[in-house]
Amino acid sequence: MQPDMNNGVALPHLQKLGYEFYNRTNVLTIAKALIGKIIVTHFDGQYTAGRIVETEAYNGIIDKASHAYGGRRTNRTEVMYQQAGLAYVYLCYGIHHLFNIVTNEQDTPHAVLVRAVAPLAGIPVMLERTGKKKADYTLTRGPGNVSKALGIVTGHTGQSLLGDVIYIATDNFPIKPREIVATPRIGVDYAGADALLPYRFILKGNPYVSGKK
DNA sequence: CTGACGATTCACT
DNA sequence: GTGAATCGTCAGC
Repeated sequence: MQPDMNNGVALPHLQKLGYEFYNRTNVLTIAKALIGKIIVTHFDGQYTAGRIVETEAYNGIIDKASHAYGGRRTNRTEVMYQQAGLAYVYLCYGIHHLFNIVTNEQDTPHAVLVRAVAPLAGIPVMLERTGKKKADYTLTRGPGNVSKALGIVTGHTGQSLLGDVIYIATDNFPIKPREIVATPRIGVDYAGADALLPYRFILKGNPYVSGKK
């Protein structure tokens, strides 16, 4: 969890997660398993990476908080109905690009939102992308900041996470089950009772986790 | 075609 | 704590 020891050089000893990881039926299991994993972006000659410390699960057509609630199928959400292991990136509030991972089999629109990471590589690039001068904890805290720092934009929707542009990997960093805490999701009050479901997972005590202290 | 609004962030009081 | 920013998406007409 040391910040950027390598100034944007590819991290060693990473094992990319495969299709089997994403193509599972329980999106909560996947959202939880993603805590501690590493997200890497590598394009435009720039390499950035961070350890995932906060995720949210969106449980398909029965989840009032999901864009796919009730089976709603639009141009924007179409990718959620595709195969597992694709990126779903959409514009929120006209400003923020939010990065999600499509899971489960085709026609089952599950997704996991990555809400916070701890920077591991390419911090100078992240600073440039975000316009920040110092690498404080806000650099990659919150889903809008994560995408901005990693350079992810809506154009990356449909991008396969099995390739070398955007992918998730493990370095076998040990995470104890008790270090992962489940809480209600952020900013989904419109979802009624579903807003209370414990579908948000955080790495306990990590300073990059969003929300009030 | 139109209007309302969002899985947010940041500046300011 | 409050409100602005900012625009693609979507439902409704």
